[in-house]
Amino acid sequence: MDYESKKVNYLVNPSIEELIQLLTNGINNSIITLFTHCKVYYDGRAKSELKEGDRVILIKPDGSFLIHKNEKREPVNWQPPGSIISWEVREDKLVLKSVRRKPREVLEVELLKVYHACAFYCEDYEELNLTGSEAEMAELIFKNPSLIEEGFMPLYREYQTSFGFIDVLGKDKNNKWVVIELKRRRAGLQAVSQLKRYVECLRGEYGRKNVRGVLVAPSVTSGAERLLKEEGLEFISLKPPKKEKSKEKRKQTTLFDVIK
Amino acid sequence: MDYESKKVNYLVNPSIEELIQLLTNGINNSIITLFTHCKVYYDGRAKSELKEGDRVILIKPDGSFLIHKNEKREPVNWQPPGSIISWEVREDKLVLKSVRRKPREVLEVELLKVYHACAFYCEDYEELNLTGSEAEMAELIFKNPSLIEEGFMPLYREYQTSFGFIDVLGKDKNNKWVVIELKRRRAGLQAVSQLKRYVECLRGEYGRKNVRGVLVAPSVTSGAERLLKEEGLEFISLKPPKKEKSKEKRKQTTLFDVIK
DNA sequence: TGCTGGATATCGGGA
DNA sequence: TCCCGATGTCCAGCA
Repeated sequence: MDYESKKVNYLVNPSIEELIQLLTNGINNSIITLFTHCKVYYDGRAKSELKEGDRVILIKPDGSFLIHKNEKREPVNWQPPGSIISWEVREDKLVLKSVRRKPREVLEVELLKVYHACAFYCEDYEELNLTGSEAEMAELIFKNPSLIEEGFMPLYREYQTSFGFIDVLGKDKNNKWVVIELKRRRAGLQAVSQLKRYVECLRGEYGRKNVRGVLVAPSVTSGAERLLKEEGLEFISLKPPKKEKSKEKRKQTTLFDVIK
Repeated sequence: MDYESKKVNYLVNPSIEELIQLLTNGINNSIITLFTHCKVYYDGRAKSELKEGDRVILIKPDGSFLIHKNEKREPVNWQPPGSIISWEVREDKLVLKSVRRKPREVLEVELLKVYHACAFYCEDYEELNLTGSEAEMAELIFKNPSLIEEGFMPLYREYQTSFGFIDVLGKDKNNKWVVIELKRRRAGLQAVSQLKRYVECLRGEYGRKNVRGVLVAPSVTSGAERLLKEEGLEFISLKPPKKEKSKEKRKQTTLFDVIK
């Protein structure tokens, strides 16, 4: 097999020796994909066992190790980037091991059968360009403070308190402090608790009457709304903005542009 | 290609027609894996663009759609289970689309080049067997209440209040309510805020002096410790237990058993 | 379906 | 390194 020049090297029903050769050549520079019948053991922060079945295994050059079942978005077992992979032959079967140092976690995969194996020399120089984040909500508020209310003046971003960082801290037209907690999606009880923690922190310093707390999100859950009212906190509806990015690159209208 | 009998069907540098045949035959019963050079567009809860590069695409029978770069555990773009896939040819390139209904989200992948494509008929009848969860900490406490303190009596599990569910609610030897918030790992500010929310809820009903709040976790962060003290809440150190499961199935000692 | 909180969460940023 | 909170979080359980 010509490991030097091809984008993808693959093996069909490989022997252990062939598999080891593929792994040895590809592990640090390629995404390895195995279509296998296997068993999986994990021990670390938790501990798990998965009896035999067909799964797809992905091993990335950065040490990421994913084992996927035939359903769900999440891998059934995994190791994060930085894990160290190794293998050994045990009872005529190849066993893959991936070890994470801190916290110490070990993943073992017993390969009962490998139907197909690929090494993909995966070159990628582009980063994801994403818009619609909470950070962009904060930018929007600083550019357009009246979205909160007339006379609002944003002063700090990520303002540090003893008990965490306030997303946006400012003053209203009456010179009262306004603590703003941002959520890019429907906000729940947790968001209100977080806001309350910051508000209490500032009220301890400046007095109860001089500090307002405002939750800013597209909407709130019923429970969150009750807790806000109970605590004398406020809510303002605002959706995260989606910037137009590199529009000129799009060559024609797609389904994509039709979404409201 | 014999789609009926093989575990894995694959194509090397396939034509669009071959790819469509593979997708048509495999989409509802196999995990499809594509090794591609592609561009990705997403619009939904947020919006993103990923310019061209090599990636691995996994499409599962349940509609899960994952696009993986050569690093990180997380897919760079994805759709969750239940999404509907379709494809079209646009400017001599195959374009995959995956649509989620609620919330409405659209993913588009422009396949500039497919190096290798696989359809894996993935049969799996086993579920993950995991131990060391927070739920098992609760079980442990109910079985052995003295782990909290002498005379502690656990009464409710997931006790519902107006503002969320209390992990464990019980009484101490002096007949005071004890609200327990469990964390399977080192607990931070959020855990304390959560505990505080429940404690305040019960104190409103039974009086301040009659309700204690206890955070139970392997350890706490420095900030969490300060907030606990400030609020008159307590901490007890406890690690999630790891059950012994199906030990008899293990045939010999592995590296695995050596981990402390 | 909405609400709530766990997760082997992962990930990035800041001190 | 620890700490902290966002995430297109995903996901299960329950009302």
